[in-house]
Amino acid sequence: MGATKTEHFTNKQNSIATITKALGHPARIAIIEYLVKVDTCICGDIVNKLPLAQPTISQHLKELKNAGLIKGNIEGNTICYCIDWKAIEKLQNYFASISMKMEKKNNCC
Amino acid sequence: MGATKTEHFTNKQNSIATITKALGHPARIAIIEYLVKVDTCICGDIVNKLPLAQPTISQHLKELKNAGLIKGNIEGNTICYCIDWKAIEKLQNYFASISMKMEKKNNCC
DNA sequence: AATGTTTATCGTAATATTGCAATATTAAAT
DNA sequence: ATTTAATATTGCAATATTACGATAAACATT
Repeated sequence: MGATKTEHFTNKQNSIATITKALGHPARIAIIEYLVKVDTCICGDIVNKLPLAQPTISQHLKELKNAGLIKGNIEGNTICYCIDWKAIEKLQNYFASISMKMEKKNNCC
Repeated sequence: MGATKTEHFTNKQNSIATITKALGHPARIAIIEYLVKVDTCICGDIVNKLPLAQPTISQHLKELKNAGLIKGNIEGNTICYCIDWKAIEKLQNYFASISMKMEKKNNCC
């Protein structure tokens, strides 16, 4: 096997899993943190900041983009990446709603 | 390769990535949602609720446990799993701090 | 003690991910 | 038109993940 059985789960479950999966790698967390840190949307010096080869970074950026976590703007020669806050908000709302649901319940462990 | 280069990233980055990675599968999201939903900590009927074989569920539970997202209590024959809220809180705080940092910045995309 | 129930582990096949060298693509600068 | 710079894509090797049948382990029930 090896393939996730997405068809057995709800769209929302798959959608949250897609976002968290994209964040499930330290390099991609580091990219997100870098994009948060820099004031303007700087593009390819992510490659200089991270200890990974350029094709590897490019691939991680692609995955973040596919998951909707970042947006990319072509600016002449370079590409300006920045965080897409809708995805972050979606996650925040999701975890907040989970936490709220739990406050009314007993915790047995 | 295929092996993540964790040694190049900070402990915090690796720690967040470990949690998000564990959440990066719809079955594990479904397990978390089920544990949130049931009032008391019901154990192995997770297997009955999800469309996956028992060994597969057991494996997913192990991963959630390793990532610190759930706790398991042995109760005689059965095992009582429930959410470990420390991990969820950690994520919430992380995303909240990221969001706050961004409010002071320009968004160029 | 023998049987059933619940959960974990082992082994393994199918597939996905990670990482990078080599190369391609695109646009700017000369 | 060439060259340079920035980014993407391709191809591939190493490793990890996903899923499940078979089996084991632990306990409860009879």
